[in-house]
Amino acid sequence: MARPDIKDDRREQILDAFETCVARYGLEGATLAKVAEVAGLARPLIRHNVGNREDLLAALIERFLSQSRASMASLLSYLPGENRLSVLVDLLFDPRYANPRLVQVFNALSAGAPDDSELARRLREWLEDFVEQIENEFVREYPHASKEQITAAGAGITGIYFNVEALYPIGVSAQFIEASKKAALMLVTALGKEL
Amino acid sequence: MARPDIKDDRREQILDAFETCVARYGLEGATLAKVAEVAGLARPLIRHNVGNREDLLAALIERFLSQSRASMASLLSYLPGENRLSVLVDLLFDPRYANPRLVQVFNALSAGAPDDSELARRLREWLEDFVEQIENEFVREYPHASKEQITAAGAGITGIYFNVEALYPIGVSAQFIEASKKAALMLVTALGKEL
DNA sequence: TCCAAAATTATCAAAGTTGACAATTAAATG
DNA sequence: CATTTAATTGTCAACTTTGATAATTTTGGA
Repeated sequence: MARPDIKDDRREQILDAFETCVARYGLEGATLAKVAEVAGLARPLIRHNVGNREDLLAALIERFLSQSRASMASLLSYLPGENRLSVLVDLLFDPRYANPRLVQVFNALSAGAPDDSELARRLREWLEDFVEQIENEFVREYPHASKEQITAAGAGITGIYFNVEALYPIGVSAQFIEASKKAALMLVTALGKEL
Repeated sequence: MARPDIKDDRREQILDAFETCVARYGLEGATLAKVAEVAGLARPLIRHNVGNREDLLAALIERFLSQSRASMASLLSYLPGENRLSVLVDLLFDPRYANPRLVQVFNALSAGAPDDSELARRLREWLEDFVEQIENEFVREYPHASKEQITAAGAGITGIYFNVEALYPIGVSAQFIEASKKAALMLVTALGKEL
């Protein structure tokens, strides 16, 4: 006997806008007015649905961590039984599936990490998880490769991938993306040749 | 017959502080009050020595581009006659010579690039220059490698390096840096083996 | 239709940020 | 030691951002 409760939807809508603003203007540059404008809502609705600035940031961090973990898991679930690594590289570097906001939000949060040790810890943990999933794929495909090679290849592909996503805002060329993808594949084949 | 003119020194001092703040708080988050505090100066001195916010940003961009180009040139000048690539990788990934502010400022400027096509163009150009210098080293050491392999290795090492620098604020582990360096070396040796 | 619960809007004070300029102080030189 | 030039400090108004709360409107169900 009341008006329908849409707080959950509104909340997502607002956090989407906040993410966009953080990616574009940085943590401190993402004002509530801009967030409201991007979300297409009046500013007081932010407060009504999520809370004050502090609440908003906490919600963003939680959502970012869980959402990006879920999207990585879903990506891995699409890999076939064979040639998983080359398919993974194909997907990671395919501009159609690019999700630059993810790495940009990560970078924006990272910038503030020196002043927030708890945030720093969680971001390190997130990064470790990401790298570990890639390493697992290497272990699965090249079970005889040394641990040293596995961690090197994991860190390498992660770095090349993050860098490409971080460069999207400047309009990085398709050639550079293609070259980055080739480099990632070179790391994959390098491990194959060591057998 | 006057008080000594120290504008040039003050200017550098202020731009240093601005760079630090941009790296830490983003472009929009770097307020003049924070810059003044980091520089250890009163806020009006920013205006006196550099100008208003717009002037400050323009000066930062100019200085960033020229300074980083110079530091890359100086780095290359230290390379020996032989084994230049492995020494280059050693230097790029040596935590003692790390300069995370560079990549962080680059990322902060990048974030705003979608709204400033001229800035975007200049950042792309800067990136191309950087990658090209690395490619030149590959050409010098592996003259018979294909162009495709050269560009892949150049993009790969650049990406791995930028990523490591970008991760410093979260306190990335020495192991990850070491693994990244190994990945960069894998790209170098991969080209050697294709001969 | 009328009520209750929730969304939405209006509005305000407090704090922070920027731009600008006047007033003051400091130092080198004749 | 006086003069001149530049650094430094003080101060203000305009604007932006945030936090908070009261008032209003909307919607579904009794």
